[in-house]
Amino acid sequence: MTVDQADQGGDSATGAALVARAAAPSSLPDRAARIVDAALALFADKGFDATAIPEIAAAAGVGTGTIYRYFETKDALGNAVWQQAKRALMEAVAPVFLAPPEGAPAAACRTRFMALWTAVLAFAEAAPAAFRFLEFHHEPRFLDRQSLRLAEQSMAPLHAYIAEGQARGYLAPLDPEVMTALVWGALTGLVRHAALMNRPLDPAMVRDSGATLWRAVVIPAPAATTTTEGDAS
Amino acid sequence: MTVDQADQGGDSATGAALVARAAAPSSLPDRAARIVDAALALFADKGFDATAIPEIAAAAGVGTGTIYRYFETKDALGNAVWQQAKRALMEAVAPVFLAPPEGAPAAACRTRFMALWTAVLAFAEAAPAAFRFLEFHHEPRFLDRQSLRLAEQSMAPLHAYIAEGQARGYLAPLDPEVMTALVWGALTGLVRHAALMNRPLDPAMVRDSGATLWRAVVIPAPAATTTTEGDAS
DNA sequence: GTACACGGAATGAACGTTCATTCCGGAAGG
DNA sequence: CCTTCCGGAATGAACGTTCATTCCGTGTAC
Repeated sequence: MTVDQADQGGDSATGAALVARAAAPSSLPDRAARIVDAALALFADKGFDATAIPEIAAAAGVGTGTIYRYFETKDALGNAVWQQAKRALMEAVAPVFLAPPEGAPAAACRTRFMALWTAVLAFAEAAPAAFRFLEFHHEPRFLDRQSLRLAEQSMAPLHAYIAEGQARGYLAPLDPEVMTALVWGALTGLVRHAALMNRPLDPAMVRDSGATLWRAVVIPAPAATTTTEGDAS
Repeated sequence: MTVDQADQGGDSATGAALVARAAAPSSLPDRAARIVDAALALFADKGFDATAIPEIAAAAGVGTGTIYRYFETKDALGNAVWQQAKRALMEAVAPVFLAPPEGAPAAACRTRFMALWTAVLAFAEAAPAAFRFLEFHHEPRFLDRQSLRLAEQSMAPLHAYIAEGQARGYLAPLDPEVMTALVWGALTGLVRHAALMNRPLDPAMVRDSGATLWRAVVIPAPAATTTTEGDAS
């Protein structure tokens, strides 16, 4: 459903529509940014539907109408906020997959997993509103095509990592998407639990929980050996 | 806010307020039940805030005002729906913890874990709206004290299971609440992924993913070398 | 057996509120 | 001047909730 109204290249429509003009002489500490930040905080706290536009305007220190100079509609603002949060998360995680996997490949595979685990949890602590908003609205009804594409892209490196680890025989041979769903779900559950206790994430707990989930994804009996028991199924 | 209006024993206020009267001679297949069912479907599909009361009434085949004969307010209806869904989930899971753990205790521990995994996923497939609503609104702002108490109760058997498994040295010594958060999060992630692909949950995948997460929670090295994996099913 | 009147459940139009969105008077800059 | 942008009151739609009214099953009188 709603699969029509295709086309539309890539940039103008969705997010901050008219923003940059570029020339703005001196001030203008990007009102758009202030609006997005304020909206993020409120969306994360109360949810998208329960947040009123005038409320966002007040929090951003601008007039109600000003918001509509930068965002065509509330949904557009929602997408801009969602995309900024998602991109921030992707940037926080990206180094994990860019860094050269030094050391023995099997060890590097584990190192990468732990780095991913740590990076996501660090992000969740550094930008709790962003993480909470992304999880709170894991599949929000207002996401446009561009946001959905971004959502797919954000998972790509993870899938690639898992697929490679499986190809080399380091990771258990579960459907990569299922594996991702398990790991990401566990991560989310952990953050939610930490938020509920609202205490900062204990580094030891981060390490222990990461090690715990690593035991799930790593191949059980080291290496292939005989594969006698096989995987059944 | 809204932390006052304390007191109030346990029954009348929150849920279906006036419903039963008992005598209703012939028809009356519990309009309240029809309302709750319709509301559940809509809440699960579009979320609580995005669902209008007249919409629920139409879906339930009753007049708008009728809803207010059974539920004092929209929030009260939300709580009734949430509690019904939660109770259904608890009932679906309860047998796992009631059944006598036959066999060697180490094996029984694993059997229980797999039974839990399977039961939750079976529930998610049998009552997708209920599961989706519970996860969609994992910490909804409208939950009252009674609902929150129910939420705690629902996790109690799981914590107990983990604590006991750890005490006997079968399960990894992670904080039981953290362990629960990881497992439940993974479960949720899996269901969300399955819903996204909307295909029924492949039993083989249920088994494999359960086995995958079992490797996370079980104690890594030592344990009872004997009896090994002797599972059942 | 029929007629009638009673009472509570059901109804949906109507109410006041709140929301997303628009509009216009005026401030700021050249 | 003219242009550009801002603010916040104005607007119409939609919401949750209410209430005067309708409807129907039952009990009573005859």
